[in-house]
Order: sequence, then C-alpha cells, then structure tokens
Amino acid sequence: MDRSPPHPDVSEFDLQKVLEALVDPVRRSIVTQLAAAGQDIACGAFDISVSKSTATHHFKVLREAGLIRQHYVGTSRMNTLRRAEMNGAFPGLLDALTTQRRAGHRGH
Amino acid sequence: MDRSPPHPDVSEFDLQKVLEALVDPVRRSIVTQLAAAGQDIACGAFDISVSKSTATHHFKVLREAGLIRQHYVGTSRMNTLRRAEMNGAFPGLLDALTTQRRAGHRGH
DNA sequence: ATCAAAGTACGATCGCGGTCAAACTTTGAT
DNA sequence: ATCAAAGTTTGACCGCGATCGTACTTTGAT
Repeated sequence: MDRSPPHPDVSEFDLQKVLEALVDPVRRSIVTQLAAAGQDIACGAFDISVSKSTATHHFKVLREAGLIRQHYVGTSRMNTLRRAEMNGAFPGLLDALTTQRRAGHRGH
Repeated sequence: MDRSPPHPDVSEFDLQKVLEALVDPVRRSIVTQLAAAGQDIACGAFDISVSKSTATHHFKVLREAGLIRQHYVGTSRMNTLRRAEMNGAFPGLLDALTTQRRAGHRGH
C-alpha cells in the first residue's frame, strides 16, 4: 500500500477520463454518496454491491480522473470529493450529476 | 428506411443512457457540433472520422438516448439537438459538456 | 428507366473494461 | 507475537460496444 497514491493536478484533468469514470453506475453512486454526505467516507463504508477488489478498481478510476482524493487514516482509506476543483475545470458537470432530478422525472 | 424512427419521450429520458451516449468521443463531437452550429445538420455533414455504418450506429445511440431528433429531408437525414428537453430533464448537463472550458485548462 | 447519393441493416471482429477469487500487505488491537 | 480488519495486486474470464465491409433501400436527378 502506497501511503499517498498519485493524484492528478487540476491542470491535468481530462473531460474524457472524467466521463469514463462517471458513466459507470457504481462509480457514479460513489460520487453521489460523497456529494450527499458532504464529508469524507472510507472505502468500506460505501453502499455498493461489488467485491472489495472491484471496489478498489473503481476508486482508482475515480482518483485518476481527479474526482476524489484519497488518504489513509489508520487502516482505512478515506475518500474526499474534489468538488471545487472539478467545478473549476468543468463548471456545472458535477452538480448536474449529483443533484436530484426534479419531480416528474423518473429517478434513475 | 423508416420515415420516422422512434424517439423517446422526455419522461423516458434515462441518465445512464445519456451518459453512455456522451462518453463516446465521436458522439460527443456530434453533439458539440450541433450545439455550436445552432441549427440542424445532416448525418453526412458532420466532421467525424468513422465509416458510414459506424456513423449510423452513433446517431442511433444519440437518438435513443433522447439527445437528438432525426427527420428526413429528401434523402438526407437531419439531426436536431434536443437541447431544451435535455435541459429540463438534466439541468446543466448539456451546457457543461458543450461549453468551451475556460482558459488555463487544456481543451480536450 | 437509370444512376448516384445518402443512409441503413447485417454480420464479424476485436479490444477494453467490469467482475471475481485468491494471495498478499499493512495497520492497529489484544 | 498474533490476529483481524481493510485494502491491494494479480490473473483470469467474459460480455458489450466500437468498428468495418458488404449488401441493400430509398430518394431525387437525368
């Protein structure tokens, strides 16, 4: 386990990678849960229905796209939504995907 | 060739399908070109580098996601961006993807 | 009636990404 | 020193989607 995995700088954010990260329902759920919670969440504390190794893969994709920042707290890996940085690079994108759809439209 | 291919109603719009449509660079380019042009464009008039059969596939995916509306004009198939309807269903999403990124950030 | 233009339909290929299990590593308790 | 908890790594599998070529259809000129 590397203590500090590589995180892309804002200047390296790439829309294609961000979309590839967000198109997966499991990963989008992770981002949505982070946005709703408004605080850091450990990898194991998410409500997702995949194995641990698959979860690791998803977190890696999200991190490499710049959507989350990861750091260790004890044996747990905490995940932080890079909301402000994403908003700077792609204004409105995160909001459009994490905000609940208005009434009259089916949820998901 | 069916005269009027099936178009989903706004109430049937599905975020997952929209994202799956927009994650492909060729399809996103089509949407971007439509948004920039501000008018209908025929299938053959887009600047895309794939074969005709592949292009047909991409237009079908965009249509079934609700992103474009298609209608025939003579032998050409015109494509219209369903901008307002998309904005209604997923506010800000289309703008976030078709607006040029601000200076200081690499284009694509 | 012919012909070209514009797409569509149909298969086939093929690479990538999501998935898991198993083995391993690291940390923090006991 | 042991043990469990939390993730990671690796390798394998597998299905889906992007791609193309070929054949076909429809429309509009000539």
